[in-house]
Amino acid sequence: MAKNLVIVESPAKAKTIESYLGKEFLVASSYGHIRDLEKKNKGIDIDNHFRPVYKIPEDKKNVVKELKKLAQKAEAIWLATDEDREGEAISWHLKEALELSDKKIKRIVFDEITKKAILDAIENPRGIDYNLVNAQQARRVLDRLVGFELSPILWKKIRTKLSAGRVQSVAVRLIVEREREIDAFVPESRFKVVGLFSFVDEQGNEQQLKAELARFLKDEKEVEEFLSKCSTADFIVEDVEKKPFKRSPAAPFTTSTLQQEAARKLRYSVSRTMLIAQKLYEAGYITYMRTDSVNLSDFALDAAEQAIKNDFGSKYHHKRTYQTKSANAQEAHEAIRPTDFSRETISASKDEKALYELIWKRAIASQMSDAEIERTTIKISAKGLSDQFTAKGEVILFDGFLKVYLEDSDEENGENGEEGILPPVKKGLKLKMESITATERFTRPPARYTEASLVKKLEELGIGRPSTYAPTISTIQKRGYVHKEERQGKEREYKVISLLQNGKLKKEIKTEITGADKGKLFPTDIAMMVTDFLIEHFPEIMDYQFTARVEEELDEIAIGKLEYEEMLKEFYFPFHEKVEKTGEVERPSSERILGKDPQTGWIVSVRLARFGPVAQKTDPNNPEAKPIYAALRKDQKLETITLEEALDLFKLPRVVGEYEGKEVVAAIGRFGPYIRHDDKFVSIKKQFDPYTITLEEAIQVIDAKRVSDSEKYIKVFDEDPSYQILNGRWGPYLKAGKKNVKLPKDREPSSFTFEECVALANNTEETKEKKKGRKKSKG
DNA sequence: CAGTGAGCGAGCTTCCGCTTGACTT
Repeated sequence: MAKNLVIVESPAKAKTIESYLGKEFLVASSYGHIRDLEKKNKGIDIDNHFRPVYKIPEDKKNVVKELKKLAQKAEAIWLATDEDREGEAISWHLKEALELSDKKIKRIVFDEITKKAILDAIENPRGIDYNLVNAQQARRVLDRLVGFELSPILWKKIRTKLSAGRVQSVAVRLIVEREREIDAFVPESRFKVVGLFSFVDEQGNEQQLKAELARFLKDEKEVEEFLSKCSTADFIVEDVEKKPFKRSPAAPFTTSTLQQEAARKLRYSVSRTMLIAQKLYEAGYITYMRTDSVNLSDFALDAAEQAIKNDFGSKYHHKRTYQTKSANAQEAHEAIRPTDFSRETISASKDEKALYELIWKRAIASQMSDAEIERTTIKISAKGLSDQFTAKGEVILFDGFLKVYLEDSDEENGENGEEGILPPVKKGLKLKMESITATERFTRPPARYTEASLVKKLEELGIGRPSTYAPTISTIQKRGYVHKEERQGKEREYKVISLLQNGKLKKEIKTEITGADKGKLFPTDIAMMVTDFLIEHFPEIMDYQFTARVEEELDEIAIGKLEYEEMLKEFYFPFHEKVEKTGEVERPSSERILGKDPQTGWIVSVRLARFGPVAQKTDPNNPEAKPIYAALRKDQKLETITLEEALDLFKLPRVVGEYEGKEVVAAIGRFGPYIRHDDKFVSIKKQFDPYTITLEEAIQVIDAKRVSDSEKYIKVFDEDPSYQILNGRWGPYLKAGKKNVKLPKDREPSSFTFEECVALANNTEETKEKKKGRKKSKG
């Protein structure tokens, strides 16, 4: 039995470290925290100096049991958890839960997993830093107090099962406020002017030059005046300016930047990125993926240098160290990087390979030379014109890091751009005007958050940690505060006015799609209500700076300048008083009266009902009468819906006519617009509008559905009618009870016998859906 | 899967941050 037991947080790390240490050392893992506050009484004895009451969670009992067994046999226990607040606390919890004596434990830390770093750490053990542990406990207790006192108020005042917390409530607030900015945004139109010029170069070839007017023109009148001046103007090249500049690579990945780039370049959700990164980490391809540090170890710097010199030559190498920008970074790990820089790619699943290559490129590029670029600016003017046209071009003189990697940006760049190579021109060159086009452009509202841009924002504000970004995003969706959605845009007209070579003006009206959005985070009505409610009663907790202020105090606890109890007392008692007071206020009402139905005089209002947002019509002269209800559509909000839009909702369900003696009804359901006839439903998602669909169209749709239904059944077995061969969206398949089974492709689907189908069904695993359901019902 | 919308008011829900797993019949 080994004399020494080393305990780290992650099992993958344990494996690596064990290979560096001799036979005298056994390395085990705690799998993160091993104790947590108990649930009852908030897990805090408030009257007794805010003493935390800890408990070993059910799923950690085995881990603790095993560690205890190992610890009893070892002479020394090396607590090698991460070098940050949480890591220090885990060490302390281990000491407590495993009942280790001070004599037996040695606390060690290392911020990179190399043999040298670990042997150095073993040489320099220390004791547990209790100030740091207290800072962690204060953090934990404060979060529990906020979460477990605020959430019940929401259950009481708004809706059961809601939640509030230091991190999630601010995340929701960001999304709510952004949505309101978008609602309040009034687009302004102005005209962007682009001129197309031509000239004959020294070789006698005709060349073209596109240039943009330096400013926007404000309206049609100004455009016409400007273009009429242009029609008689002589354009010349006023100036040619060449300016070299350098571009530097981005720092290697942290959790947050990895999530952003994987979303932009690979379209991964934040949780998918983390799942794949976890696999890469466990396979030993990359360093730890939950980190806020941009730092690379000396080992990594050397390895990157080697790889760059081998692959690209030494002029592509430039050693760089990066400084973290986020104020409360704990930097317990390195940046995310490949463990072996000479491994450019890996053979693994498509997803893992793509993410690995992204990490490799980013880390390699971070140690490469600047790119050298020359920017050319050509200014074009004419006598009598006060404005100039400008053409911009870029030429890469030395690619440097651009050879492997360029960071994407979040900007939704529509029309700016095309900065390519410009034709060779000299100052004073006369240009022929081919056309000048003024296109109406509208200012755009701020962009909705994506998962990744929300993570970026949270990180900037210092809210949340690398290990919680992905879970926070899924929590606010699970609670029904936020939806990831795709929105169809609306058509909008815009004007294009062109001056042609012959001096004539051409006016056109074109249409574009505006407001379409994909994969963005939309707040729900309940999110808006909850956010308003919390801001009204708990402004300090909803403040974007709240976490930053808490962090300052935690830092003071960590250096022994502030007492744990002192900090919690100062926070808790005023907070709790507000909680009590808020318990007495009236439930906030979500009702908005929109006006009167002009036909009946009934009052039209909207509110949040049990099953979601609803519009209702009530008879003011007969308050006893049952109101008429209509659910709001997904793209409508309580706070922005108009009377007209609400009145439209009552037009559905709409009787379109009669077919085969039965009513044909059009409506919008959970899965979009549909037609109902003879108790059968047909989706009319994209082709038709339920408000306008005619009886003829509806009959067409119904008949088409009948044809496809009749083709749906290839074979139903008499032996057991729950066994069916069906024609599905992806071709023929076997339906055996609730189980769907793929059929071998090499045979005619109708040729399968009942016995063959039973065998196929029994050989196939349950579908994911069912597994999930079983798990759920168990818990 | 195409609906509902109130009321008895049991007993439950909820936080953040650290880490991966997944019994057997």
